Amino acid sequence: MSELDSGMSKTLHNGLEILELLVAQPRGMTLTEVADALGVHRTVAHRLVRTLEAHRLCKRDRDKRITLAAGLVRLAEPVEQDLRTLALPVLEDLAEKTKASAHLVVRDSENEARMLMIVEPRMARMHVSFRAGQVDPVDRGSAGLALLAAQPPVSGEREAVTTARRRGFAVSYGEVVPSVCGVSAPVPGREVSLGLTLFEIEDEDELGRIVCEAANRLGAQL
Amino acid sequence: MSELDSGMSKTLHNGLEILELLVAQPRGMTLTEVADALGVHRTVAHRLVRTLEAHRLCKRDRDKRITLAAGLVRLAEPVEQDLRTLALPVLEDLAEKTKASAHLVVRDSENEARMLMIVEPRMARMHVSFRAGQVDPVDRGSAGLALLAAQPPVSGEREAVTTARRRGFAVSYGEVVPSVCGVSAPVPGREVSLGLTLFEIEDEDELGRIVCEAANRLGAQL
DNA sequence: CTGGTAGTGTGCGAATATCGCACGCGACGT
DNA sequence: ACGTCGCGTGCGATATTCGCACACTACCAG
Repeated sequence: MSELDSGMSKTLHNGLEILELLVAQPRGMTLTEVADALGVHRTVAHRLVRTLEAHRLCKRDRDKRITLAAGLVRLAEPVEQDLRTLALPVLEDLAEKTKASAHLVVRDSENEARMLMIVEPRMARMHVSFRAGQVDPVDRGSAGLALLAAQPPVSGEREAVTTARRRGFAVSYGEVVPSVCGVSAPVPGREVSLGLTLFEIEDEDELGRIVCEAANRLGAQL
Repeated sequence: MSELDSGMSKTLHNGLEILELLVAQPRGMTLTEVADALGVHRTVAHRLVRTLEAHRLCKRDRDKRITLAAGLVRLAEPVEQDLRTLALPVLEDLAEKTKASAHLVVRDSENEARMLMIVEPRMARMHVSFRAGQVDPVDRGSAGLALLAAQPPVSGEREAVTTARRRGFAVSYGEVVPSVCGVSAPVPGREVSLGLTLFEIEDEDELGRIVCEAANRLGAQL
């Protein structure tokens, strides 16, 4: 991402790069830090930040520190909003029933999957908590494996994908984060998967059945 | 927003303008439509879109139609995330208790307020549903009025603001959308307000008390 | 099959927006 | 008072963007 392909706008690229930098810095950055990180002169960063600020995508607090601003929620809201609207009750039901975090994942590129939304259980004693927006390799973690399993077999694919295609759901142990497991199933027709994240899987088939049922219920509404 | 102030980067501005255009077009836009809307040549729009695409902020489906993409959720996620994390249980409780939609609103600029998050009741027979990210004038609607009421009196302010300052919460009837009402209270110390949106207010003082209690509970955690 | 329309993608010279230096400003700490 | 650090603004040089011209694909009609 830090490299700019040919045919790309350098200025726009730099501006967006600022936003991505700020994602990793919840406490904000100073203007000079931004300039240094981009490898441009401070005045350039200054102009870019002013532009982002005018669009309410970043803001500057009293200490002139730069942070992401609320305009971004307006931009993010329409993203797959039909899908998310339909998925919400399904995920809530799933999380409630299993006392685990339920996630909806989309294919983001050739080899990446992105967490689109996450619903955490309300009454669990303890559950895995994480944030939407993250990207992971498609061939790591149950959610990505489920995406691959929904597609025709590819020679050289991981055995886990083949297994998942046969069973109808994917299971992974500690592939993304150590000692955190996942169970996911593909949602028919949409390059989307749906699943659970939890500490321990007691009965794979039981959970797989529940997840598949949820995925099919969502798929039926598309 | 469509005007570019001095000291702004034209290229970055145009790129961001594309994103804002797409917010209003959930079905996507064609490249020529984008170019025409921006008043630039198609090749310019082409390069901008390619750049946005590389950052996963927009994508092009089979028909080459351009829509917002999932990269935006990664950017939006860190926005006020501490505030949102703390507010979520409070809003859920509020929505559940009153069977109405609960919202969290931040001061976005001098004269605008923005919906940061919305929690809808789970078991209500009917409720008002709307989406986060919207901006409204601060002096319209209970949420904005609550923001103003939290600040020192200004000569010439609406009487509703003065009233809200005295009562500790703001009430509005049909100011944003006809026949939709609101009750909101300022959250101490943060230029944030919290409230309810509903069809009809039975007992202003009763709801006001509940909303204030929630706002203070949230304020205590900051 | 042919011709027409509509939309997209790519070189390349010309023009313009960006770049970055230099300077001035305010805040803070010694 | 002085030095340091970070921010904001003109302004000329230059690299970047701009937009024309051309080629390509898909679709539709005759």
